[in-house]
Amino acid sequence: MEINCLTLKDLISPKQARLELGIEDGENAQKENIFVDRLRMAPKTPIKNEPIDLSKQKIFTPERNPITPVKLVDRQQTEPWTPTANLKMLISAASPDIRDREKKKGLFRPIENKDDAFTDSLQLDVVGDSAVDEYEKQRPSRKQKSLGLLCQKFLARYPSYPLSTEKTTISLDEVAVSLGVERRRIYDIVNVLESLHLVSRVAKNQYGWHGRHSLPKTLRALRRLGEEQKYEEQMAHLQQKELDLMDYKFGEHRKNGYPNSQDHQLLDFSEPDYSSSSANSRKDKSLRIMSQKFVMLFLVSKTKIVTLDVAAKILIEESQDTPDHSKFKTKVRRLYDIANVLTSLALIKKVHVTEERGRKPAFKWIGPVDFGSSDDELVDISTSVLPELKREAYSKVQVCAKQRLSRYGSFNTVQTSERIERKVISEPSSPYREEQGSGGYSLEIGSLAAVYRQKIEDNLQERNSASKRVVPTAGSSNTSLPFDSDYCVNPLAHQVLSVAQTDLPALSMQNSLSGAVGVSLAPMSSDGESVKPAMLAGQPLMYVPSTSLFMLCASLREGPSPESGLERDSRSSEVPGTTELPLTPSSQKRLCEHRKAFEEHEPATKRQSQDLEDSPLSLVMPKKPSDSSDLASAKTMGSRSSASLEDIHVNGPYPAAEERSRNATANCFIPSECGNPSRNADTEKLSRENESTKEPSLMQYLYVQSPSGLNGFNVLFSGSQIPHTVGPSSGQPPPFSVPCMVLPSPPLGPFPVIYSAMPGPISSAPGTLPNTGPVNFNLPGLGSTAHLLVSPAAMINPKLSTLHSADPQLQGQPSWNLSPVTARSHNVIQPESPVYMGHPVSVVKLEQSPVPVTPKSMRCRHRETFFKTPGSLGDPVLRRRERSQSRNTSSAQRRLEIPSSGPD
DNA sequence: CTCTCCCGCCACCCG
DNA sequence: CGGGTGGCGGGAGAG
Repeated sequence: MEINCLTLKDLISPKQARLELGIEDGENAQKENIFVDRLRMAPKTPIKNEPIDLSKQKIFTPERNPITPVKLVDRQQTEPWTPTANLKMLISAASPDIRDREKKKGLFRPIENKDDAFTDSLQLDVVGDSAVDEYEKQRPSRKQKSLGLLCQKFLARYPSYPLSTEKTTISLDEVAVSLGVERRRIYDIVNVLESLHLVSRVAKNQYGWHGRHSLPKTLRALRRLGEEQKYEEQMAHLQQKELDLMDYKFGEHRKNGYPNSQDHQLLDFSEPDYSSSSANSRKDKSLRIMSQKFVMLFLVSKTKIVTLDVAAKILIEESQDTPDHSKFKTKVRRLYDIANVLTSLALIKKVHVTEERGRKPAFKWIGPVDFGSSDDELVDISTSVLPELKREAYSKVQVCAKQRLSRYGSFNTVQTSERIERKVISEPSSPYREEQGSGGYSLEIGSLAAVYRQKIEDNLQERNSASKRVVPTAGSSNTSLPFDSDYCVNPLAHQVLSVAQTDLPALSMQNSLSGAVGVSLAPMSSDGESVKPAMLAGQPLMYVPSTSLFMLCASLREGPSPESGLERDSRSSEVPGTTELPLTPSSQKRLCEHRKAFEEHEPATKRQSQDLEDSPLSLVMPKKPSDSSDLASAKTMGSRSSASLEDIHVNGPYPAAEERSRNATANCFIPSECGNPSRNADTEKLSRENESTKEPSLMQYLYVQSPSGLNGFNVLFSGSQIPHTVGPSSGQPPPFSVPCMVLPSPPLGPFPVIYSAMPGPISSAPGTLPNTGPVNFNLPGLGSTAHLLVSPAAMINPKLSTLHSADPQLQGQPSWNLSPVTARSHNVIQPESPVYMGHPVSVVKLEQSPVPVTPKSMRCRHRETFFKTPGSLGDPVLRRRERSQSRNTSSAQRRLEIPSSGPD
């Protein structure tokens, strides 16, 4: 009926039309960035007097008020396309002028001075055409219209790590309107995202948002493909040739034996996930393929730097196009498009490779690199159940764990990249540069690595932290890749965090952990380019498990997890290995079936579940240092750890029924989403069984290294304590208490222990604790690498443990109860977007005992070393509260409101 | 000048 | 056959 209001006059007069639109559907107008003219509103349409909140409209911009995906979904589902929106489209179609203005306003208003927005509009209406000139003057720069910026806005709309239960649908139309661009641009973005499996096409005009869960897996697969394609060789070859674009002649770069006929294989890589839309022609996927190949180049490159011309040449050669200059130009254009999106994803960044002939545009990979190598040690650890692999991996991690433990005061990761690297690249004396002119990147790797290493060492030296990160990552076991192993070992401290934990399932752990862990996060400026949250000494907060931990749980429970598309089948056939798992055949079968069903019918969901399974993490469960090489013990540990984790998971503080209901809404930590109630029974039973077989003397640690999950937070869990928490397995699962220590991030200097201790539940009868709610851990925004050591207080520091247990305050509040809903409701900031300097952090305040829970000396010292927080030396409780308070007022961080009183 | 890459035409493809 | 997709390259802003 509103359509009837549309008259020819309206079509002629853009402003009028806009007015009508805005008034008719203020909310929609807001959503779609339609600006409403206040002046004209009243007389024109008395129909609806609802005041239009202009401020609301202004904050539409994702930078300031990201749309919550949930609402988005709801909206889309309930009212996919409002009449008003239709009307708008109609008008736009009728009048290009209108469309133009609408578009420009919609897209650029947020960028422009927001205070001027309204004024501008008024001027536009009042002054008329002159306003158009005005607009022309203020026309946004090219940069403001860039695909990268658009992509950021796009990404800001969706959570980086959506819950598995949350299926976000992307309507291209809506997004295009919302972002004020034509759909064509959205295609560009979506295609690249799709190539990385961040989205997938579900229907016409509809995409499903998956988030970054599967990114590690995708990258792993791409790297493998890239290796198969011998991209590294190709790059090296090309780089040895004349690189000057002007002199470039295609024929001379042709090489024999290049597997340039493998394009279809690349497609196959995506095939499993594109089952619903894989009927596209090769051509259709060109941009996707280009994107994947482009990423591959980075992944196989030791320098992680790819110049555009090299990439373009390789792509042209592979595509077997008629090589000519225009093709080259076109390829480069497309590469820029892709690069823009990848940059928005914080996977790459622009750099320049300086050559004798000048600078050469290039991009450097800043995304995760230790998601697993092709030989996949990490993957095997987390996803395979082969005892041998486990044993091997465990042994390695044990070593590093021991090393860490022996000097946890100076735990460190290799100083991460950005600063050092940029220096190197820009330095005239950089080997990179020197070698560049004389023969190709491959030649300088050794020296470059040496430089990096040296710089790293220097840096570490300066910080009194001499130890390198010894966690076995994918590269670290590969001695032939010193660069990777030594330098890229820690991909976590990107200048723009690529692994912000929007949704780091706060919920994940809530069923699992209820403990008081002293970890707090504070934004810490770093490099001037981003704010990296860092740990604050002496800030008693809670940590935090991440998806990774649950991935671990999932992996262990599920047994062989599907690998990336190509090898999923073979992997999942490794059933024999699963005998180590405390899984009943039935539950296992269910899991498999469920997964299968998902893969067949719910590609989107499937992907998420796979993400969980494939997330990189390493695991260490040393029974005893001396037993590290014992296969049998390793097996036992593996089994037991699985059991423990299972216990954690299943026997959360919730009654089974409640847990199930929770699972229904937020079971992100159950990869296969087996909501089957009997599953709980099974696993519970298993837990009990395992519990009975546990040897109390065993000391276990779970070392969880999780780039994507914890963003550098490395967790060392004590496994031995877990069984004890499993009380008299009644219907009331006891709370899981996790004392832990947080180990410092290297850039921050030696940081001993941010302590945490969960006193009561461990020793006392869990069931007796009143209201032992779950703790909603969320550690989304830990930008800087840090290590979280979760271990039985008694083992790590018996003294402390005792202290804590004796602390009535602490004892009084072992846990907090945070509902997933709460977590979600706070999850409105999209940390992925570089726009947000802060990263969502869920901070759980812990009533701090006046008695220091960590060794005073250490705490004080490191507090100084770290942050020099003025108040850090004052009253711990007050200070902490204040700090927490101030953090809470910061819009940059997402946090959970937790009743400070705890369970009463 | 080169680097970037926006823009939108128009061909392809699918339902 | 109409609309969704997206390849493609002209051309202009940015540096």
